[in-house]
Amino acid sequence: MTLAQPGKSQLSSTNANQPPAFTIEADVLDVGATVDGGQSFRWWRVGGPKSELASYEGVIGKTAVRITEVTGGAQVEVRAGEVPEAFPEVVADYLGIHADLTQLFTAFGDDPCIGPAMTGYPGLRLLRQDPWECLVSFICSSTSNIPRIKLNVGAVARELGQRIGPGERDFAFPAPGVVAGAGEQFLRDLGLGFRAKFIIPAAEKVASGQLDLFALRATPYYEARAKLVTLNGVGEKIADCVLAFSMDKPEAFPIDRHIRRALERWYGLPENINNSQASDFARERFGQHGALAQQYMFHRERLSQRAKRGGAQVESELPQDRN
DNA sequence: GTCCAGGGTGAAA
DNA sequence: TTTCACCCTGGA
Repeated sequence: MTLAQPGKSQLSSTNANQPPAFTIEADVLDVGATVDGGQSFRWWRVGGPKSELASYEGVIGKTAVRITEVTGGAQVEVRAGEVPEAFPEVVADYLGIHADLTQLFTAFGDDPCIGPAMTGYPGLRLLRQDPWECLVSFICSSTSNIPRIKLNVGAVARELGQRIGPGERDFAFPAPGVVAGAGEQFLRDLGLGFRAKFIIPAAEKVASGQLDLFALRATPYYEARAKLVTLNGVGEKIADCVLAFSMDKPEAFPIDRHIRRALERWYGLPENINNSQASDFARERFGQHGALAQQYMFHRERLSQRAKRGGAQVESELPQDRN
């Protein structure tokens, strides 16, 4: 499998009155699994029936976009908002196009769980999101589910973020200072529940500069994780998600109940060890590919659960058990 | 209508 | 190391 050169994309519209559209080249890119598979929570599938190639609408920074999977990559249309310099590169960066999936494919093609997953739905990538939005999103994920997380994060953006387009979800994510100023009760009234009491102090720490999230991109994994878990409401699981999906830490391996089940089922992870040890176990096995491997594992578990409820058929084509 | 699970965390036991 | 409260939404 070959992949496109990083960042090879170009603007295809030059009319200043037309919203720009451009293509991002990537030999494998599964837009839906990447943007709407549990890494981020402000993307929505739009348009036709399931058989058609899907489009997803969402916001990157202060730009409202629609991303459509096309052969050889993705077509990106700007729907509204600011269009920063070198925006195609910004989108490519966000979508994790620069990562070389072939390394994972080569190293784990024979893996009992990851191997079939990579063959079955290649092109699932690691997003490189804004760390602040990512942090709030995963604080919201605590004892929640994806529909509700989307509801909560969407409400925060809608009520506190800057409107950037005509759509009901076209809002930039509010800056830490704005969230801090809104207060806990405001977030509770939005339906965030007990998570509100974690988000406000986190917002204050980030707004005041006491915690520099962007600096953590250049901080080694363990040190960065240690900084994140000092926040109330952020344990190792949430820290690993933020590190993996926004802070350039490919070795992060978030352990949740689905991943635990997968590790026990496919790799013989002992049931009696704790999640911290399970995470170490996985890092030992997957190393620098941990975060991506975890995403393929998570995606497979989701499809598997969906198939059990009578939904997708993709999983039924993959082996159901070890050996 | 009820019941239950849902990409956890922190404090108390 | 284990148990429990924390909030509340969507699906069965």
